Amino acid sequence: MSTRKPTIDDVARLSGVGRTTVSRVLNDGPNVREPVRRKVLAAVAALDYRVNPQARSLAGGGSRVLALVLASDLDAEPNSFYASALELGAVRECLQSGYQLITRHVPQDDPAAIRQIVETVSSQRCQGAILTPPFSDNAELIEGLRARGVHLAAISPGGDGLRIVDGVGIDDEAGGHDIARHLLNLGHRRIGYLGGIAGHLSAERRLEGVRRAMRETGLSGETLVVERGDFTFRSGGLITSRMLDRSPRPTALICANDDMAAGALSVAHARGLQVPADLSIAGFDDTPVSAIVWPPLTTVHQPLKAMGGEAVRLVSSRIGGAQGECFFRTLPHTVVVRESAGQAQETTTSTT
Amino acid sequence: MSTRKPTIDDVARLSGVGRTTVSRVLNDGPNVREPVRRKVLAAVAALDYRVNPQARSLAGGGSRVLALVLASDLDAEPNSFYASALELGAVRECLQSGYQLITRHVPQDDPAAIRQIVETVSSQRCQGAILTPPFSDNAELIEGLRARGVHLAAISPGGDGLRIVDGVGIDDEAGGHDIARHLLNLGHRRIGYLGGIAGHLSAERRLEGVRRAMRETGLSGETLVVERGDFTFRSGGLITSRMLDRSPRPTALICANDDMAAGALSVAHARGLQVPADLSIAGFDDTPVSAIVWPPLTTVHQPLKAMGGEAVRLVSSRIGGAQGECFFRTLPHTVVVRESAGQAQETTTSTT
DNA sequence: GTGAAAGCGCTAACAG
DNA sequence: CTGTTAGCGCTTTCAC
Repeated sequence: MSTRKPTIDDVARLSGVGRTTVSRVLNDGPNVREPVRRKVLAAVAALDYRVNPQARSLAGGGSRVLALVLASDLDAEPNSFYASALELGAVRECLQSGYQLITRHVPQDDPAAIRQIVETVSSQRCQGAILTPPFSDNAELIEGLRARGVHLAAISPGGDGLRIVDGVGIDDEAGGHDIARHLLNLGHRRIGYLGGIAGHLSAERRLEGVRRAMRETGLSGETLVVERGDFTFRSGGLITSRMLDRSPRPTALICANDDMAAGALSVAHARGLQVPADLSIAGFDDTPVSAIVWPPLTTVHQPLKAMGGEAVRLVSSRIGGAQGECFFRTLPHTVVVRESAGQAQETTTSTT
Repeated sequence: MSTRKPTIDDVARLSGVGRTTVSRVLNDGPNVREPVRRKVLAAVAALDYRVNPQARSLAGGGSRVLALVLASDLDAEPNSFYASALELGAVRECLQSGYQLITRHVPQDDPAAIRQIVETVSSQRCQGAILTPPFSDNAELIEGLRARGVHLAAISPGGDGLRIVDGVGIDDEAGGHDIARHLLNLGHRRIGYLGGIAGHLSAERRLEGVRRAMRETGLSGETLVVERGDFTFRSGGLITSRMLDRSPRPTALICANDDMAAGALSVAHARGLQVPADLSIAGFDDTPVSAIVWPPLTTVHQPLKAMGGEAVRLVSSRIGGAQGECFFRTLPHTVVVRESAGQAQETTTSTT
């Protein structure tokens, strides 16, 4: 049934041109006259020909394989929606540009992770890799990969100044600021911040934004309580418990991602608190989690799919030979107002 | 910096044997004496040599690329945790067995989807593909792929008798039966079933199991209300609204997956119903969603990661030349009791 | 047991 | 503008 697949030589023969010309047409090369190009394309269609990616790669065209490196605690499957959205965006773009995407989930706390990533990426002959937090800021990893000739792009790298990879993401500082301002405008004055692990620079920037909003409102740092977790539902719950044990307790919680916010919500429910009447909770990311929980989360939308797609475009352009300094492409974010954050109870309504 | 990667010839030279011998060692071929094998392995280690997968594949060793075909409404990202768990399981197994996994998300309702899948899989020269519902039961797709020489495995194919692909999954009929029995034991008598799309055979089997449990309890079909959705949070909510508008309304809802159960939960909350006091809700799959919502869902656990891994093993064994009829590997499921389902209110407590 | 030779299908110089 | 000539790094016959 499945007769041998047509090769480039079959196409060449059928269209009566040389093999090289076919190759040129296939790769949008220059120096092909329109009629010839058309003839070749016709033959390609007639034979239902597809290039053999392995052969192309062997011959020097590059493997056209990209790797997406995702942090995950494997069995905990944290933040699966975040990863999925990124992956979906990346995979779609890959499809368009003819790349193959392989996804690697790596435990973020595993000390051997770095070596493991470099290992896979290079043994698969990946031409490029997309790093996600917290790997986006891992200099060792970045250099290891670079040394092996792998082109890189990072999702939400921290980067205050020194850009060591091309990156894409939102303005995290502004995102943090905006969500905090939203809460402040609702009259909240004692706010708890549920952060992520310390190495996660973009989440740190969110916190800086929150702090700025507090300052702008004339509030001292004391009214902001900060605790760090690890972005999981579980840690969101844990931290919330501690926050609620304080007195006076915060009237609003800003979480570094939606999963932690969901954890916060659960603990609130378990304690019989009404959200948002007794406690306001805000998330970050606007993953489907924020719509699935009750009440739906007020959160900051990150265009994750667009970020994944853009990351592919960035590496692809470097693979294509683009030169120049590393840069960061900022995509827009928005505060999505749902029902988990409301007017502060005991405080007089806010400034502005 | 990055000097040329060592090739098989470098290894051959260093170990003082022929290229063929090295290849034999690398592929566990026969006819290599132990001391020679050891020498070769030493050289491999010394040079930090890795086979070039593209070259191997060109030469005839097979591409060692597997595709995982996932249904998704793309922008809706339904059931992302389900897909992630499967992918994670598959990807881990691939890593062990040296396969490369590429993931394809395809809109399940797109009429062109089938062609699109066949297209990608064959143009990437995948040796095998793993199908997930509802593609697991798509005869056209299965045949199309087979015709191109692609080996297959399916996650939760429907299969009442005719097995056209190797499959792995739980006993869905029993799963449906068990969760229904749990609810019946809690005293529920009017039960609503929120099903998935009709073509999703494994979900249909769940429903059959529910029906059997009802019959065993001596209940007529009338006390079971069935409506179909599409496995999304949104459709779970929609159906729940309609179910709650009936009178008398069901006291318990069994959902075909956790996402729909989360949707049901939201509607219940929005209507001011207490769960489980006023309404019991059960999910299916035991994805992280079930722990994230409030109250956490009583659901049926499917070993999704194990299923993904097993699917890879199944295709891989077929690629390896395994013959024999298609079969289905049943993995164990369990009812996970959490807090979304409780004692029925108005009914007298049940028959054992 | 082991090695030499012949490609797999393609791209990349290099000539015309 | 187009074709010819070499390989890319590996697996496979097929001899030895």
